[in-house]
Order: sequence, then structure tokens, then C-alpha cells
Amino acid sequence: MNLGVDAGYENAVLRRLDAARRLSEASVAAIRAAVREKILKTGPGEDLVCEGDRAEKIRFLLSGWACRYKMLEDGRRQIVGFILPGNICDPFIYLLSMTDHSIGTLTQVVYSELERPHFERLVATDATIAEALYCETLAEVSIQREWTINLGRRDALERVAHVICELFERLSVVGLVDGNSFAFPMTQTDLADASGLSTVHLNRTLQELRSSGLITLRDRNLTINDFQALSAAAMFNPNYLHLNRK
Amino acid sequence: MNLGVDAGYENAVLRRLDAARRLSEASVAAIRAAVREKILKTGPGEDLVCEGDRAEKIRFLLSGWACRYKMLEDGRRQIVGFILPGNICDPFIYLLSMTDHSIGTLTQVVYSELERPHFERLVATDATIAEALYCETLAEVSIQREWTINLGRRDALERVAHVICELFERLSVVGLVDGNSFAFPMTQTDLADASGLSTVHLNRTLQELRSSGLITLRDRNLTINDFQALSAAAMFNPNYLHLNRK
DNA sequence: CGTTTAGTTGACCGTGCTCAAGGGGCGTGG
DNA sequence: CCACGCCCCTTGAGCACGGTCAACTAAACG
Repeated sequence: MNLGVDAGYENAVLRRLDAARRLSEASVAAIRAAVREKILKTGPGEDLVCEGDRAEKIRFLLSGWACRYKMLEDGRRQIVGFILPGNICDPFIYLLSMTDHSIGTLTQVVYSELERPHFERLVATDATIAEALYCETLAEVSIQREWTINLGRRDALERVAHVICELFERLSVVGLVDGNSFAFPMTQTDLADASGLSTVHLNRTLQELRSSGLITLRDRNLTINDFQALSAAAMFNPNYLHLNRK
Repeated sequence: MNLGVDAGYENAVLRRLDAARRLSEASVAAIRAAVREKILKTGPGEDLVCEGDRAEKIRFLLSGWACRYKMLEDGRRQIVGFILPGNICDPFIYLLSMTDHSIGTLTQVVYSELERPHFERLVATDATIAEALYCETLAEVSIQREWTINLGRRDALERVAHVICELFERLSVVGLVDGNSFAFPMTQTDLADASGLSTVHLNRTLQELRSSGLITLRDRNLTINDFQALSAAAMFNPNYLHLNRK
């Protein structure tokens, strides 16, 4: 794949899909056209999808961060995953009757929205595209399994370190990492809800990570000072992200 | 779908897929034939798949219980999901390079194994089959998300109650529930690893569920005495299982 | 300049873990 | 037939990780 001079918001999507399956020039053009059809923008803290909505549209995240989350009746919130630039939200989701969770923005977000017929037309253009989309879903299950073990069997420090390692790897693929640093726009409340911790304990855990020199977090910018050490502390193994082409 | 007189191990699979998409007679016949191609049997405590294996075969669980699990380096185990009769393990998984978790049997298990070409032929017979298989994957992500919130934001009693409610609903679909009772072949160690608890604390939690009259667990048989109350205690909402046809 | 939001700190407490020991059922071998 | 070992379950005691409540600071914003 060659992104060429025709750079735009959709490049993150192309990089993600091309990481799953080698895309032909024709496929790249088809994806570009589909993504450009309807581009939307939202502020931070908005819901793109609410639990219980009918599942209809496919969304491509072009810039900014979003998250999937669920709430319990009594207000407890769990962020169950991050949606980063290049991610495609729920290919083929219209096969189910309704959504089982919500999607909220963590920052200002630019995304593309495809209605079902549009999406189906895109899928039909090329078998590689369909396969790359299926890979996106398979990787998503895999990530979700890793989150399950993260919350079930890792302690606070390991959990937070693991979340950070995952973000680093996923952002790398789409070129959003600068050396060992990347923009980290989340609040501590968000990170706590992703780690299954209280904000108070998350704060202390972050301080532990900082004071041990593993990370530097300042002005919404996170630097991993020693990725090896952080990985080891988190028992992080990037295989579950399935970022490599088969 | 009419299962007819041609009853066999594959009926659980047919019931599951038919719950996702209405299957034609031809589709039913094609699935039956595919499943019967290669049927295998294993004892309890065996691994069908090991983390790191190449992903090649698609498996249909016909009878018995299995689980997906991951281990941390230091031996901590987390069961990240159950595989019950009628479940299909990872349709299209061969699109990825390797498996990210292991699959182990909890009981004696009968399953069918399809090589990639066989599986692809089955998928090609009918668009409904492909859609039903995709639904299986989409439901799996959804279940995995619910497990994430279960471990991240529910306390011990709620977690265990939730796992039990899920098993009840999933077993119902394939006709493995008798009134409010079902065979419950897991050990407490398994259930602890699924709930993210220690065996000691799981044991005490189970006793709490028993003494409060919510469940009866005896001789590997579990009875839910008051499903409404158990649901409420778990904050269980079956939507995430996507058991209903669209 | 007042209000809101994010981050930080202290004190206390409770859920759930660890370690350790013991009981019951069952299969195996002497 | 009994002895032994193994697996699964159960119970007790002590402790620690992480939660809760509350107060305070700093930055951002109108």
C-alpha cells in the first residue's frame, strides 16, 4: 500500500486495514471514497452510540479517542475498550438487533459514518477488504479477552501498566507515537474506569509508576521511559493485538 | 427449522445457528453433513488449543463443556469464557496468524473439527450460514465485554450470580436446562478462575448464595430457586447474549 | 472573580487474599 | 477388604490491597 500524496483523515483507517491484509490500489481507492462519503465531528464527552440503540451504522474513527463502556444500574461505569484512530466500529453489527453497550468520545472526534448499503457495497468490492474487516472483529474479541484477564487476575499496578502498553502499541501502528511519547488525552477518571479501579487508587498507582521512573505523564502527554521494564511489570505480550499481517 | 427425526450430536449447533438466522432445509442439511465429517472425543482437563498455536481448524462443540483461558507467567489463570454445546469456536480464525489464548475441556467433550477448506465450502453454500456464523462472533465479543464489566465493577456475590445467570440462559437455548436446574460439572476452582476470585473466597460466596436460598448446588447439579432474585442480585440483563433472532 | 473540573492527599475501613489445616469421597493397589 | 493418595470442598485466622469519604489545591473558564 502506498498512501501517496492523497493524504487525509482516512489514512489511519488504511494503515490499520493494510496491517491486517495487503490492500490493492483499487481497494485503497474504494475505502477512501467510502470513508469520505459522510464525515462527522463531535466534541468530547458525547455518546456516538447508546446501549439499546438499534444497530445500523458502521463508523470509522478518523481522529481523536473514544471508548466503549457499560454502566451498572447503580452508576458504576466500566470502560471495556478504547477506540483509536483507524479503528472501525463493529463491522456487520446490523446483523444483531441492538447494541449491548455505549460508545462515548473521550476527546473531540472526527469519524465517518456508513449506512448499511454503503458498507455492504464496500465489502463487496474486494475479498481482501472483507477479510481485513473480519480481522478487525477477530482482533477485537482477542483484545476483549485480554482485558478480561487484566481485570480478573492482575493487580492495580500491573493493570495500569498493561493499559498503557496496549495504547502505545496500538497508537504506533497508526503513527501517533513520537519516539516513546504520545498524546494522552484521558482523565484519571477515564483511566480508572478502564482499569477497574477507584480514581483515588488509580491516582496513587500512577504516582507509583511515575516515581519508579517507568513513565512520565505531564500535560496530557505520556512518555514511556523504559518500555521493556513497563512490559515486564505488566506481563504484556503484544500478540493478542494481532497487529502483524498473517 | 425442523430438526426432524434425524437427531444427532449436531442438533445443538443447529439450534444455536437457527437462533441467530432462520435456516433453510438445505442449510440445515449442509451443516449436518459438515459437522458429521470428523467427530472427535476428549476427556476432561485436556487442551483443544494452546495459546500460540497456529490457527487453522474450526471446531463445533457438540456435547460437554469447555472454556477459553489465559495464564499469566506466574501461574495465575483466568477463564475468559465458556464454550457450551452448540458453540462454534472461532469462525474464520485462520485469518489471524496464531491463537492468543487456550481452550481447555472442563468435562468429557464431543466436538467436530473442520479444516479451513471444508469450512469455507460450508460458508459458501448459503449467505444465511455466513451471517449466522458472523452473529456467533459478534455475540462472542459482546459476551466478552460483559465479562469485562463483571470483573471490573461487580463484587464477588454479583459476579458469581452473573456467571450462573449467563450459563442458565445459554444452556436454555440448546435445551440443556430442566425446569430451573441444569448439570453443573465445573469444580469450584474453575468457577473461581472464571469469576476472578480465589477458591477460598469463591467457596464462601457460593455458600452465601446457597444460604440466602437463591441457588441449590448439590451433586454437580445447580438449581436456581428464584431467577428473578438472582438476576436482580447480579444486575443481569440477557440482551448481551444476543440469543434472539433479529 | 467565582465556579467547575481534574488531580492529590490523609485517614479509616472492608472485601477478598493468603496460608494452613482438616474432612469426605473415590479410585487404586496391596 | 482395607490403606493410601488424590482431588475437591470447607473452615479459621490474619492481613493487605484497594475502596470510601472528605478536604484541599491548581488550573481552566466564563
